[in-house]
Amino acid sequence: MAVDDGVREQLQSLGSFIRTQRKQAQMSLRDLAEATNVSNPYLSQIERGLHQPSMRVLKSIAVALNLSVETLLVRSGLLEPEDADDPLHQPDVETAILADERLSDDQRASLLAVYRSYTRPT
Amino acid sequence: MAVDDGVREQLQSLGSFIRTQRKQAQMSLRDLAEATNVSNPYLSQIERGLHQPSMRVLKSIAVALNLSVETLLVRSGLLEPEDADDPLHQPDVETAILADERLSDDQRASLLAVYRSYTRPT
DNA sequence: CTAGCGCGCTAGGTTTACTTAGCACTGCGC
DNA sequence: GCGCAGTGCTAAGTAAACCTAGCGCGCTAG
Repeated sequence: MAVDDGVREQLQSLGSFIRTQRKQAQMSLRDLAEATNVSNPYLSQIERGLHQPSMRVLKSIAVALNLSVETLLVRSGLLEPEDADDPLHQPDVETAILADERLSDDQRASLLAVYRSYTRPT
Repeated sequence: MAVDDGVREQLQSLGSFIRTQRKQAQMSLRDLAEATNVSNPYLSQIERGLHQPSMRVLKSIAVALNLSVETLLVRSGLLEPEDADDPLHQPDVETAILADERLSDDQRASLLAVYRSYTRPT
């Protein structure tokens, strides 16, 4: 089926994203396994894109890693990024940085600089 | 687990919702089966709340019935109806970075690292 | 050096999503 | 009455999600 064409790719994308987030949170596979009630070998396989996790697993991963379920759904190709029916939930990095009271002006400036260098290359 | 208590209920809700939508679209189970590439007995079971469909199936049902995927996700209990008044869900920098599709995983990681070094000094 | 711990991963089994074949019922034409 | 087409559903099997047990590596300590 033509529909399945990009699925493996999406799984890979989802997996590496989860792995990055897990490492960012300083968690081992076993830590995440305990937090999600999912076995660590299976999490390993998900992160390597070998399996398509169920909604139940996807949600518990999202909760454990403090990220929105939508983000994972977009990554897994279920949800389109452009879903505009929830405008409040369409966070803008620059706005968020500017609004963050914990940052000094200098810190804000350098964060924005880094962000812009990523998103507006060359 | 206490978390699973409402799951059957949600499945029931999801199922009857799908059934209603299908009948409204004047489709038989076999019609929907053909449109979704899912077998009609399995669709029958989903509509009666006997199974938790995978993301793949859920999406193809949504497409076939001209529904938004989110609607089905809410029905299945994966997504919250709205998070505007959710105090925990403050649109902060980390969330915005995580959701930014233009960033690679590596870029996300280093941006987060910088941000965290600012907001959580040793 | 080696005993131990924590890490990610493999192997093999269980559970659950999902399919194929076919049954029972209803309504319509003959 | 007799098909027969169309409906939803059951039964039994296959495929895939998911778990348990355990291996092998890199570390740090004794």
